[in-house]
Order: sequence, then C-alpha cells, then structure tokens
Amino acid sequence: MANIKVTLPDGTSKEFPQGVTAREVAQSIGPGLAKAALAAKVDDRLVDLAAPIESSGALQLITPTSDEGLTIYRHSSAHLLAAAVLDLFPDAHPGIGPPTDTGFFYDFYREKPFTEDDLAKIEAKMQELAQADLPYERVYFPKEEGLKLFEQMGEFLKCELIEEKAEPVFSAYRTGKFLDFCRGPHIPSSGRIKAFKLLSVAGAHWKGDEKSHPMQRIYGTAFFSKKELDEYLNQLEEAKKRDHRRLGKELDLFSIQDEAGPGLIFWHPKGGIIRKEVEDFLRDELLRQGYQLVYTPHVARLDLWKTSGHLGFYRENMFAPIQLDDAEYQLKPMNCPFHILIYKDARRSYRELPVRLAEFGTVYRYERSGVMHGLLRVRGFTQDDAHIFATPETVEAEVAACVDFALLVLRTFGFDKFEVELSTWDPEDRAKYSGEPELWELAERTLESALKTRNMPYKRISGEAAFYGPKIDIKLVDALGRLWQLSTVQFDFFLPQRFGLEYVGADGHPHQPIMVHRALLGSVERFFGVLIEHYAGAFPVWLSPVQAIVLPISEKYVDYAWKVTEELREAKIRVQLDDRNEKLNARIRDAQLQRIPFMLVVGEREMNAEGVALRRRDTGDAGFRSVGEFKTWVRELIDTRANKW
RNA sequence: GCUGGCGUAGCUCAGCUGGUAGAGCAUCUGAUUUGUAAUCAGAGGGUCGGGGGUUCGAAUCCCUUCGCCAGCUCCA
Repeated sequence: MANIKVTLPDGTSKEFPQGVTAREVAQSIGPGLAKAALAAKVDDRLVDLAAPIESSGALQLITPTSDEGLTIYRHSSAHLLAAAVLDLFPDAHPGIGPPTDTGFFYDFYREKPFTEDDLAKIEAKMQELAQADLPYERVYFPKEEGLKLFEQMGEFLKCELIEEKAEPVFSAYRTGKFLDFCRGPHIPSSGRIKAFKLLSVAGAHWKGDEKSHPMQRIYGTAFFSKKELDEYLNQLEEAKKRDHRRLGKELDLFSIQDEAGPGLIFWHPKGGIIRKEVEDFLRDELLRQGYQLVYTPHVARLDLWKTSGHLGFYRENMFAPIQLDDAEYQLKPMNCPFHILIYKDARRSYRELPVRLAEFGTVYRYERSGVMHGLLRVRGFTQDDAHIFATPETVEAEVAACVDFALLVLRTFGFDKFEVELSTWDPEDRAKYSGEPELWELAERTLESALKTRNMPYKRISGEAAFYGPKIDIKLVDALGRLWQLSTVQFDFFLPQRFGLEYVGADGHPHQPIMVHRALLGSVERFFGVLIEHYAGAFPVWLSPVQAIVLPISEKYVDYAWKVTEELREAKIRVQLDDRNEKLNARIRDAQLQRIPFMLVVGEREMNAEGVALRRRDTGDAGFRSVGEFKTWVRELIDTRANKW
C-alpha cells in the first residue's frame, strides 16, 4: 500500500500508510493527544477520528480547546439527547438537532407535549447512555436503501430531509438505538460527554415554517467540564436577576398595563428621571455637534406615507389608518417624512448643508402579539432620531461623524465593547428594496469607506439593509457579554428622490441632497432596558433616581438630617430623607435594595461635627465626611457622568 | 401569528382528586428611639384575569376571550 504524507499544524510532516485514521496519527504523536482528540480536520474538512485518510494533506486534530471542538461536542450531545428521548418515548419523531452558540437543541414531533418532569427523566437517561460509552458509529447508505430504512422506522421527518438533502450515498450516525441522517463529524463515543444540562422545552415549527408541523424543541447545553457548565448556569441565573422586567418592577421604574395594551410603556417617576438625564445629555451633545432640535406630530395624512413609500414597503409594521373627516390618517412608524417636510419648507442653499434635524420622535409599529418583550420589543417607542441632509461631497464625513457620535454616547453609559455591521442589500431579492442598483452600490461604498478610514473592524451582512438604503449598525456588548443592537446609521437616496428634495448648488442649479438616517440609542425604551440589565439596576450616580438618602439614627437627629437634606437638595443632588420609625438596619436594607449609591447616617457625632457617616452601596461603611466635602464630590460625579467612583 | 406553559391580595407565592380563600413582604394603627442589610403587636385588603357553561355547589372541570412567560417566525 502506498504511503501518504500528513502535514501537521506545526509544519512538520510524517509518512503513514494510506487509509490511516486520524486517531492513529494522534497516537503516533502522543497518547495524551489521542485521548484528548475529538475529531480531526483534513484539508479544512472536519472528519471523525476513525475516518481513513486517503491522500496526502494537512491534518489538524480537534481538541476541546477549540471552538470547533466544542461545536462537535455539542452536536454529539444533541444526538445523545435524541437517543435518550427515543429510548423513553418511542412515539417521538426526531427532526433536526444542531449545536447552537450556547448549547444544542433537538426538535421532535410528538402528540403529547414534554413536561418538566420528562426533561428530568430524559436527562437521567442521557447520563446513563453517556456512562454506557456508546460509540458514534458512522454508517453509509445508498439514498434509496437508506430512505427505505428510515421509512420502515417510521421516521417521516428524516425521510423528508433525506429526499431534500442527501447525496447518492449518504452518511448516518448510530448512537445506541438512535440512527440519524447526519454529515457529522462526531466525537468517538458518548463517554466523552462529561457536563451537560437540559434547560427547557419550547415550541418550534418544522423547518421554521409556521404553517408546517408543530415541533417540540428541547434545549440543552454542554461543556467539557462541570466547572464551565456551572459557570454558564450561574450566568443564566445572573441574567435572570438582572432581567429588566423584574428590576423595573422592583425599582419602580416602569410598567406595562393590561388595561392599556401590550407593548406600551408607562414610565414611572424613577424611570422618568433616568430618561430625563439621558435625554438631557443627548440634547446637549446634539447641540454641541451642530444638530437642530425639532418636534413633529404623531399622525399625518395617509398620502404622506404613500409618497414616502412606507405604505408599499412597511405596511405590515404599521398601525391601521384612522378615518378622520374625509381623509385617512396614519400613526407614524418613522419620523423621516416629517423631517423631510421641515427640510422642504424652505429653499435650501448648499451653504446651509448639512442640515441636521434631530428629534426624540415617538413612533408606533405593529408587532405581532407573540413578539413583545418588556422594554426591548414594544409597539410604541421613542427614537433618538435624526436626519442629515448633505451634499454628496460631505455625506461621507457626516456618516463618519455619526459613528463617532454613537461611540461617544455609548461609552458614556459604560459600554466599551462593540461590534459593527455593514448591512447591505441582497441584489437577488430586489423586490424588497427601492431605488437604482448604482445608487445602492455607491451608498455601500460610502459607508464602507467611512468605516475604513476609521480603521473600524466590521462584518458585512447581505440582505439586511432597510428598504431605502444600506446601513451601519453598532452592537454593544454588555456586562454579561451579551450583544445588543442599538445604534444605526442608514444611507438614503431614495426618500430625497420620492419627495423631490433640492438644494441650490454653487452653480446656481438645483441638486438632490443625500439623506442619512441615524439613531444612537436606537429607541429610548430599548436602551433603557439594556441599561437596566447592564448596570443590574445599580445605576451610576448621575442616572440614579435617588442619589443619596439621609438616615437619622433616631428621632433626635431628624432636624439635623433635614438640614443636611436641604443643603444637598440646594446643590441639585437628588436626596431623600428616610425618617421612618424603623431600625437603622431596616432602612439601610431598603436603601440597598433600591440601589441608592450613598447612604448618609447621621447621629450625635455627625451632628456635632457637621457631617455625615457615609455608606456606599457597593463597599459599605466609608467613614465620616463633612457635608460640604460630600456635596462637592457628588456634584463632580454627576457633572462628569462618572461610571466609577 | 404559531407551539407549549401560566394568570389567586400592591409584590412573591400556597390552596391534594370540585364543598364556598391563605402565608410572607408591602400598607395602615399602636408600642419601641434605634450606629451600618429585616423591632414587636394589631388591623385593613381578593367578584381567584374577563365572559359563558357543567354541577346542589367551581379558584379547582369544559368552552371562549384578554394578558404574561419560554421559544418559533419577524424587528429599533
């Protein structure tokens, strides 16, 4: 038999007989590696350890340290799940079961729903099967023969997949009683699966098509070690504790009222003060950066939305029109047409461009009933919206300035990790978009160039553009490492054209301006939700609804406590006095639960020395401060919008 | 919108197979005068999400409707 040459990642190469397996190669390098290896990569193709290698090439062993290793491991865990389910519930029919970013799932068709108890049983069965160390056996079938086999087994969903996707000879994997049509690769045997947990069962649809069979999806996660699994589970717990819906209630920030309707937000006083601070900050910054503030109505004639093209491209997201007198009126889903009308209300010269119109514009969008989610997905929300009308010469600089502005704003709120996406159109699906292909390409180039000149890394995503133009989206990474899409900068040739916008150029002739739509926070509601979760309700001082609370030790010191309260209030510090007839400990506890940054305990000593005993919500007792000293310090924290102190 | 689960006092929740609603916290009143995460006692508070049905009798069973939750699908 001929020898082949296998090149390893470190550049060395070795000769092996043809048909050698990756496992054998690993063993020749070292028993440790052979034991750790899960799969292999031969010339960029992932294969099982047991797969024979037929020709010379590069070989890389996939071990638990790589993302690919984890993905394969989780995919194999999904198979283990299916094997356990089929063992316990012969009436379940497996659909698909892929790995995901955080674990894996498997979809089943079954008449009866799985219950929480079932989940525990399935997990125990998985444990048992893992201990049995079942091999993941790769088998091949000619398509027709394989189809017949799956048909006999009654696996109609698998048959459907085989019909659609299978090669003339396809591979399948057997794990215990479970046989799955699958490309692989898989780990060698189930005994490798050490740490996993089933998390939830939820509905899904066969092939994601809501008209198709309802499926039951079992979610789980798997890690190489118990420690990593526990860390992940802890993180889920932490996320639950930070849930903005829960904190919104606990901290009395906002509510959603059954009587008013889903997806409509009520900002309570404490949420309201935070919103005011956010808006004040933004308004100051907008003015500094040459924006002009405008206000526009919430409804307008339906005809306006015909002109703008929204009726054509955005209808399913809009509230139904309102019949009024002899015309129909539309609740606005976007602010752009209104800002356009303001632009159009005067003859514009190139000298006054770019015109930057900004508004906290409240819009209403129809969302399907099952998709609303706290503050993050609602039917009525306020965008920190702006539209920039620019000449072709200045538009790129405007786009770049928007990106800088967004980063400045997000950093102020303590976010420092971002991911940038350039969303472009899908030229294959032209019906979704409006405008000429040349304009789309020019727009994309402009956005791309703005990012490149800033050395900003970004991902390009096709088919994600708005109907009127491509866009740059900035996603931020929060304290728990989760990704949120907030800022967006969108390019638009289309609306200026639809509305016949003009400016008079240096040549005395009319020209068409280019429009940039941009939102930095995205929506004030969603941003608030993200902020709550990011800070876990413990807002920085400048945003805290109550910045300090004065706690007199007993009735005797209430007068002095009032004096301190008044003095701080004079300095525009949001301060409260808690003179309830409760033990100091009880009042401290309440203040802690409300995440009030500073507690000021006052008693005999403090009164005599004209100061306070400071307690911080994060580190506890911080000793004596004079009132003046405290006041100056806090004022500075507020004025600099400090995130740490 | 679809699949599954859920809806009991302001909040968190208990209430077994139908017999007429309960706890803790919060609120109010009184006592206590407090030194860094819950002082004690008493009181008030619910048409059991809404509507309809089965039954002698429904928080409990059935139908319907609204809402919430986990997903699917779609988005700031």
